[in-house]
Amino acid sequence: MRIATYNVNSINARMHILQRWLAETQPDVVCLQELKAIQENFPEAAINEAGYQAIWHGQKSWNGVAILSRIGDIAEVRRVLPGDPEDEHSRYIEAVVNNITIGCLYLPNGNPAPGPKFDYKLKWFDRLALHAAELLASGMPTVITGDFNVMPTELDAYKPERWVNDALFRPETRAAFKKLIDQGWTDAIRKLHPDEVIYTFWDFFRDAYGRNAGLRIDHFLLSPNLVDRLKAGGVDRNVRGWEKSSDHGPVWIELADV
DNA sequence: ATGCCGTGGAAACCACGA
Repeated sequence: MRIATYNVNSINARMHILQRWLAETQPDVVCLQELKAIQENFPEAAINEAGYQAIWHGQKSWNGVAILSRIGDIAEVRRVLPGDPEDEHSRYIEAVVNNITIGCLYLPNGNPAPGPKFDYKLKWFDRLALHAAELLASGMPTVITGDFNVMPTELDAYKPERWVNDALFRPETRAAFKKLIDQGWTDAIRKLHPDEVIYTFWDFFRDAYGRNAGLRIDHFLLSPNLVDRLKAGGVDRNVRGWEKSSDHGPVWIELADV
């Protein structure tokens, strides 16, 4: 079972890329972030034509998350991260597909830091940790994936010294990610490739992709009962080089069938 | 270190992203 995550940076601006990538790689389950479309503007018909069912949570202009499946029902569990009724950003959606709980997230960027946006990011992280602990306690095989907006270690940024004061790499941010991992989650891509430089994002500016000046900020967290099923994983980095691409590349893992 | 690019939405510029 192949699960992928892709920050599309506008679903409607990216449909040609999305359709081509889905056809070429045929992931079974896909988590999308940054739809940048209201609920009614999600291109459901084109997604269906590509062979996928979908659930999504849109929002005007910003954010927005979706889960696609070509292997059967998407049983939605929630479309809001618990813990703050006043948070109206569409940044989380969760469903059970093929007996695996899939949490799809778009964690706040948090810049500029310090400031209210950074406070929101850390608060969101706290809510995620609380909910993630409940997912572990459920005993369900669980994948939490998406754009975490965190480089977990220095290996995950092309010039880490430039990022130490950035919301994606500040000590508080890395500590929050580590605290989450320490609950018992496995960073699947890093587990598979412990020492490799792997990026999932390349800025639009100054040929960042051509220079491989990237960041690893899109992640897969696996519950302990899934780790033995992890067979492979990587980044479809070539997609980032396609014309009119998102600034992120798709990331994927392959899980053994039970 | 930077928003130089890209997107959406409103307005012919600005917010936002990482």
